[in-house]
Amino acid sequence: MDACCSPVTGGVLDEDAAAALARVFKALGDPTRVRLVSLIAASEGGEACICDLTEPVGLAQPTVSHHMRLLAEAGLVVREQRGKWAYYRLVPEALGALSRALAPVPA
Amino acid sequence: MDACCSPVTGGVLDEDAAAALARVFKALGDPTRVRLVSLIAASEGGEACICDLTEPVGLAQPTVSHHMRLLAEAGLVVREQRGKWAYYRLVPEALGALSRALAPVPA
DNA sequence: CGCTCCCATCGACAACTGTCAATGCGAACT
DNA sequence: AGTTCGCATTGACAGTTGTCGATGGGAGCG
Repeated sequence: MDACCSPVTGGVLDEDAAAALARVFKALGDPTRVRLVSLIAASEGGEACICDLTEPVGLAQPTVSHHMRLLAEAGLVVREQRGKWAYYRLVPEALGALSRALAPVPA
Repeated sequence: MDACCSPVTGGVLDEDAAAALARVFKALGDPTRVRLVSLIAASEGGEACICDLTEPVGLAQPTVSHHMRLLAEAGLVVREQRGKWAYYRLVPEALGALSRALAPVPA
């Protein structure tokens, strides 16, 4: 289990573990970014480029690019440059680890 | 399934669902608040008053009170006034719902 | 080469956030 | 009644965030 995902209800988290978790939660703490994640998940082939995302979220291209950077820095998404396009793909392990961190402790 | 917890990877979320999810994630997007949640979870009886929390997180009392309010507004925590003290308790359903929203879609 | 397309970075600005000291307020105890 | 204790609210301030327009830099095409 990596540092980012100590279970929240499994004992007092030290500052590092709490900071690591908060970093990822913060990345998901914006409606636009939640929307972007769901858009990528629903995209053909599980990936999308900025140009595919700009119109659905209704924001300017630099803004979308900015949000994607934050998601990538949080480890929720990976970027792959392919020719002229930059493709973004979800990192299922990151989502899953977060999910487990929130799940009730088996006791 | 309440509005706050549509699965992130289960199709494109509409603005309301995304906003509801982001609201809760934002509440967990601060290291102090993540720490507070874990402190309450680890407390005797599953509840804690502000006075129990101030010292472990190393912040002033008004600051802790402020954070607890945000957690309560996000539905992650409930407040119960008992005599002189205000006891805070986790809402396991909220944590669980969030966890499910992040879990991979069975598909 | 020159043009077009996709994307990242920069600069700017308003809005929001985390923090504290000071204050207020209700409950219990003397 | 007066005092003490636990907590919320207010006011203030620095720092961060979301957004955009403008700019720059590669990649591909004619």
